[in-house]
Amino acid sequence: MTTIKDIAKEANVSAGTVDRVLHNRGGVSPKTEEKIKKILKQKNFKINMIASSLAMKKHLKIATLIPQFDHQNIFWKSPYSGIQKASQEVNSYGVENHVFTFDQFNPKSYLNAFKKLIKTEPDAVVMVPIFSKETSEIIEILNKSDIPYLFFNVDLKGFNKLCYIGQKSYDAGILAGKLSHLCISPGDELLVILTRKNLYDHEAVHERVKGFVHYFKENTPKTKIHQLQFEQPDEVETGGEIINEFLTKNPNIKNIMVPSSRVSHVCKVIEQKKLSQIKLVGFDTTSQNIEALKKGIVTFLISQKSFNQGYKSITTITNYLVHKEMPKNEIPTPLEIITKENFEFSHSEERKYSMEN
Amino acid sequence: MTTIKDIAKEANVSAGTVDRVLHNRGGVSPKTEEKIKKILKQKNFKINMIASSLAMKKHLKIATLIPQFDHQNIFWKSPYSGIQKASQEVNSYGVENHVFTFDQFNPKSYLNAFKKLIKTEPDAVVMVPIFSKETSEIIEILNKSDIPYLFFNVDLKGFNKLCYIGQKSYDAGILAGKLSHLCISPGDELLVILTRKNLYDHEAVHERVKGFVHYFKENTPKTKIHQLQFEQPDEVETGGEIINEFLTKNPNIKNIMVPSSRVSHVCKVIEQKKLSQIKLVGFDTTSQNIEALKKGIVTFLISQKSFNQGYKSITTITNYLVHKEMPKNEIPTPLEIITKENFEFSHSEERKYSMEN
DNA sequence: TACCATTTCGTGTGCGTACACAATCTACAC
DNA sequence: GTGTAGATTGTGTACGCACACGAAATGGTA
Repeated sequence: MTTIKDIAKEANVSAGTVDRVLHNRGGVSPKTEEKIKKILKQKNFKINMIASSLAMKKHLKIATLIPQFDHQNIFWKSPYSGIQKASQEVNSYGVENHVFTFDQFNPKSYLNAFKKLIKTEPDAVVMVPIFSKETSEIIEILNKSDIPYLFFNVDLKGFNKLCYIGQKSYDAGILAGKLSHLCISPGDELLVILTRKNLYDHEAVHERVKGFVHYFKENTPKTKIHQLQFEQPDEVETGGEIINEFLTKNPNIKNIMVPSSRVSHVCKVIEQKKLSQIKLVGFDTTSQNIEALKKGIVTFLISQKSFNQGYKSITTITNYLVHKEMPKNEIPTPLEIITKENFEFSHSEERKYSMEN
Repeated sequence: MTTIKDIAKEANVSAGTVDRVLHNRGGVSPKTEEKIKKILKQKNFKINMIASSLAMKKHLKIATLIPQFDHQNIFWKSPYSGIQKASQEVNSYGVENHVFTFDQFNPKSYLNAFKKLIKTEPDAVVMVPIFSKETSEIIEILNKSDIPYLFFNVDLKGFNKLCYIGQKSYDAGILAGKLSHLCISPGDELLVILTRKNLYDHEAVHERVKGFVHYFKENTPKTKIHQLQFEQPDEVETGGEIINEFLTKNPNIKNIMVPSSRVSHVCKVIEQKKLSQIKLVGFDTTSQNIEALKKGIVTFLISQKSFNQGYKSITTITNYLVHKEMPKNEIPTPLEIITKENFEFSHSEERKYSMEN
């Protein structure tokens, strides 16, 4: 393993000079720079990240802004775990992360959490920009203080974010279309259930539906796609009759696609005998959804690996801060297909981490 | 961030003493040990891995024994890439890895490669134990020299390996069953094509078929499953007629499952019009298979993320060597379902790495 | 008390890099 | 030839930890 010292000796200069050309810090004569660069290449020198980050020791602070989770809205637990795991790992690099949470249905809570966050004077921010108007305010403040930030899970266009880490919703919808398509026979009909409206994830949900519809338009244009829409977050819980009536009226519906993470809520209110002849496709591997999958009620879940999203957000911004590594503007996370037969192999890392804590 | 020094100051001892209790190195009076341990817990002290590994600098050597890849057998390219990536990363930890390859169809080549390998006196070995008899010889030598080793991708029972990293073939077969099941209608028949026999991967292939058959026995016992078997590695290439004839004789076959990574070879020899009404399920995301997926010829591929297998093998054994971290005896890799609609989001890391090199 | 064997502990150095600061060197003006 | 600014390069220290070596403390014995 070649070190900076080795290079320096070879080039008859000091380690400092080698360091200067390694980091393009200037102040080196063209001659020696050339010479050093040649030796660098020849010996295939790679900076020792370990020693490098130890020497840096900038003591950086990251702040994270994400929705709270509880038993009703358990989705955000998974990214939170990923964030925690990454936070622990980057701690060795002298980076510490603080998480601030807010109520995903309350814009004010979003702003308040941010106010607390900004008081800690972070060097970078990782956030889920749920409310678009309030996000504008937030970004303005960040821009003024020159604090870099990245979005994850939810994307919002028109900001100079470092990058977006998350699912491509439209493509996810197409995939849902493919899977639903495989579940049905010619002549069968489909139902899309939108569990609520005008909420933060409207954009993603909307895109998924668009992709879904597009898939069928391209492949089997004759397939009929029904839609049921609920206005309030909890309406699905109470409005089982509506769904059941609808299914009775449209007996050809053989597949239901729920473009949010609430497919388990939907299947809870559908009558047993109806359920048995309908296949369900949903999103996200919340524990409730996994339960439904295990029981065979849900056939497919499309996972966006939200644990990884959280994890990757932290590591990405850390690499940017510590090693000036510019991320791609968009980092799409995999569209993972989860079934009863493979779910247990899919989230082992996440489970392992949850158990440890 | 609390350091050893902080702890030492708090306990009125020197850093050396703290270090001693941290590593159970003995030579510390019970009293001070107790005191230090208390402060350690209270301050939630975590060793800084960065500094730790920098200070260790043990200069360890890993050796890897895997099959070669070429255009005919491209499967092994992917684990090789994963191994290369991990090797680069652990290099900072003072660990270097050397790869030795052999002809996967030639036991002698396997032994020869190992002989070369063992001459380099490695501190640990990562290997794919393809030939069972020869592996016994190899392991005996390793045991004598007290060299730890792990298997990946192919498992062999009865050895005191550190761990096995790879797919659970039986479960993969069950999943293949589920996917095939979704592709067909009641009354349709299935065909399993075994592209060769008595070769190294026989065990895995066999298990996959067993899982596949089991799935249908459990779910739709009436479904008829045909099998076609070829004896020689390349026989499929030439024996298209046999398959086509078989399909003509059994027009109810609507799904073909190929339990090896050679589904693309199979679909190359099937007549176009037959192909159009048959859905194919295969294994592994070789570039040829991905091609067939893109064209819509293959419906599902089950990926074992062999890139990750290679990557994880190296990092696992490194953690064992450097940090004495004992791995679980079995690390199953995910059963990833790949379709035309999601393949591009699935192997981004691997692609990124291939491009860089 | 003097002496020695052990136990217990502190000190110093090195790992590979980053960076501030000091030292040297160059070119040019006088 | 001398002086000086500016360019170029060398040196020292810190990062947090591991480990070797030797110093101090302890305890037991004569």
